[in-house]
Amino acid sequence: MSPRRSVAEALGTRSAILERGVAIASCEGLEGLTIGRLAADLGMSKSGVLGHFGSKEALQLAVLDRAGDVFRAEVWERARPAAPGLARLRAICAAWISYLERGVFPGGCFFVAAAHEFDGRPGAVRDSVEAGFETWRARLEKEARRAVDAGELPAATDAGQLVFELLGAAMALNHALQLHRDPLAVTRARQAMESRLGGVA
Amino acid sequence: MSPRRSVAEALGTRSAILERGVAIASCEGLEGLTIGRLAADLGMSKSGVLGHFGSKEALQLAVLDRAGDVFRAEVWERARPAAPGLARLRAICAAWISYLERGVFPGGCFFVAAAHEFDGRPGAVRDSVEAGFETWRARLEKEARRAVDAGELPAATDAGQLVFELLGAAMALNHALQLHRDPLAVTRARQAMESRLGGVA
DNA sequence: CCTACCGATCGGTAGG
DNA sequence: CCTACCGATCGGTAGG
Repeated sequence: MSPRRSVAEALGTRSAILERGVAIASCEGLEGLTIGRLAADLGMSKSGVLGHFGSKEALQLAVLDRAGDVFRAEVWERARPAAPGLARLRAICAAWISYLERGVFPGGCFFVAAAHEFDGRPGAVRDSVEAGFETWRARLEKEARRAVDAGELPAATDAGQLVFELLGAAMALNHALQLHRDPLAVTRARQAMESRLGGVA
Repeated sequence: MSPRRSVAEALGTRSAILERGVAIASCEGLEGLTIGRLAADLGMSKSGVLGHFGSKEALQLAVLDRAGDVFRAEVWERARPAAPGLARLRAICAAWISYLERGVFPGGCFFVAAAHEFDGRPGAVRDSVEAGFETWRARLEKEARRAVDAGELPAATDAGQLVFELLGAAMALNHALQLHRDPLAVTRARQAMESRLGGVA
């Protein structure tokens, strides 16, 4: 039990901190994620936790990055095997709904929560959340444009409008699941997305 | 400047606390609304503030009630003169978008923020937020059913589904305005709602 | 990675 | 409505 650990051990510890940090922040928010709570949960000292990041803001950014890895793996990577265009857009929507329905993050979508927590507070955390959303939005819009170009969606389709409405359905689903614990919302979200993507009701 | 004030003065003080509390909580969240901050802003002592409510939770509930009064006045009361059914539903949507666009609460929709902050924390605040949303949802659904019954919307319309999609559009608008400061989203939300209400694009 | 601190602030109480 | 407190906890630092 020497106080100095190897590089591999340090990386393992860092990873464990982030995993626990994502779980806590998902429920309590990124500001409610305190260094003391994290240390207590992991059986470490506060300074032992903080030493891996340097400041609370750096910890928040690292936790946000880790949550982004989870979202990408659960939604984007699951849909990537599908053919570009409408098929992939449908696969993304299915994986997105599943990600919310399964409660991958116990407190609901990590990024929607972080967006509401930080949208009024300038700083690096806010910038990171905004950039993450913009990347996601652009990725969806690209698939939508491909679908239009391939004739899979009407030529008059406004890709930006389509993505706005898909985002709205995902947000309404997240809200209904987290606040009202209403599983019927899954069907509503699916129908909202499908009616936008030209599926039959 | 006697320490004991009249009943009218005490009510005025309470009202001033709530007004300031709504402004702070809109940006910092209901948990970030601290008694010390409130006291400093108002030039009062902490115990002077707390005396009006008894506990922080009671303060949060009172602030939530006050915010509900604002929402009702800004959205529901503005739309109430319209005829029941589709006309009123359209008026509600217009007032709802305007409420978000004008930034009636500086931090965006108070209730969406409160929902995300408290959906994972059981208690009276969570219950109040949930009840408020359910009341609003039911009010919208009632107008939607009236519109269907009057033949203003297709007979096959699922009122619950319609309201789900209107809520999604409002949430996507709130998100785009607060996180991305994207005024184009106003047009997107209007179009999403209108296409649901049978308007021409 | 630890112990042992720091000043600031939290919600809340006692007593007037 | 005030002053004067309480114990707990916050983020962070010094030094090893």
